[in-house]
Amino acid sequence: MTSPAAVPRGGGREAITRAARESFAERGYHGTSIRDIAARAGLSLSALYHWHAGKQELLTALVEESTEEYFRRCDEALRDAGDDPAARLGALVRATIEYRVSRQVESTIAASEWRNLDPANRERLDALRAAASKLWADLVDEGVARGVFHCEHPDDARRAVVAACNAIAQWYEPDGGLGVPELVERYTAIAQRIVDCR
Amino acid sequence: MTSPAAVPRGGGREAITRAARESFAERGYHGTSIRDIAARAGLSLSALYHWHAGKQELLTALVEESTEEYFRRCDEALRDAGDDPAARLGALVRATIEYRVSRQVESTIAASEWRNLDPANRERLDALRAAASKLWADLVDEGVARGVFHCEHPDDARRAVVAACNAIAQWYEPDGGLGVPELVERYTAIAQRIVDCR
DNA sequence: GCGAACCTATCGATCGATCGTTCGGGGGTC
DNA sequence: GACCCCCGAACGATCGATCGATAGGTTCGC
Repeated sequence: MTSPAAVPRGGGREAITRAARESFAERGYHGTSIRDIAARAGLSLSALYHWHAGKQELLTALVEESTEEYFRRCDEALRDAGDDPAARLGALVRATIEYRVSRQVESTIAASEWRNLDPANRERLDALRAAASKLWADLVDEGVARGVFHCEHPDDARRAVVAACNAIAQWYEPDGGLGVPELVERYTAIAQRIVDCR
Repeated sequence: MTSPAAVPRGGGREAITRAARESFAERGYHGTSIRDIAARAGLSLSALYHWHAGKQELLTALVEESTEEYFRRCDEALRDAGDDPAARLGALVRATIEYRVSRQVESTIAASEWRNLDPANRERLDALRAAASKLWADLVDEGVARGVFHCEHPDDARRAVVAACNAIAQWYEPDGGLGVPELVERYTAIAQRIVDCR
């Protein structure tokens, strides 16, 4: 049997981060042992603790980085989108899908392993989550207020749009022939119908 | 301190099943120990093993029962729905929402702990899952074929509708003043807009 | 009617394995 | 020799699972 990984000297930190990401994605936080992670990285347990504070920190770093990127993408997309509610809705749909696809693994971990964060970490990141949720809510509310969206229940429309976009990460295959721009176009159309944009 | 649970003699099986459901929901499969479950049920570890084969069986029974109920609900709803695609769509939305709300905890476990089923169990239940998914797909496809639905991408529309309905379990509060019939009405309208039913 | 035998539902104690984490050391490079 | 990167060995705790024992109930022979 050939040696499994052959980590280049000094590349330990990134190898462990990647191994943690893959392991958490496959078996979940509690289903993954740090020995799984170290073995997958081709390193020893001690190397893991040389680069990281422990298992919880590995998860927190993953989720934090991913969550911050999502909020940043949303923020930028809205800043460039101008004033039209339909355009702003499309921008948020695009930001969400691009995030969910380009960070397919991390975003899924962030969603499903949220409850396994230490309370302190979770609380801090909850603020970011709430802020991102508010971007959606304000957007839909304003579209309704300005008579562009005609849905009767903005909260439910918002939740439906977000759920539809988020679910993409569960089935999308990057090499499956369906490109991201096409995906964004389809889901923008769906989102516009959900909020009843006419 | 008063004794915690006082399980009536003979009520051990149900007490353990309920405790397992609550524990799995709160901390996930791997995050829950059988000692957690037994303690919550107010019984000993031995009592748990008297009534159940083990931890995996507790999860499997939970997921299996819940998945079968979902498929049964969908099947019945479609059987009573007649021929009109819009009515059939509403029936499936109603069945999904009623299932997701009445079995809020179990259905969430079934969705999130799926990967922790033994391969044999998962494979068997996958057939049921695929069958339920096919009910949705056939329904949307037929609506499009008959010119009732006008969405350009039936698969994406189907996934959006299902995702929106399923997400309800993540935020719905049974005592929150929003009744299930009203919920069904709102999401039927959303679903009809998603498939572009005119 | 009354023990003996048996069944049911539970218990405490314990098994080997694995968990997350820590520690002391050692090879490599400057 | 100082520093960086990594290792094997070991810690106590907890894991899922199994064991033999026992208190109460039912059945049965006589």
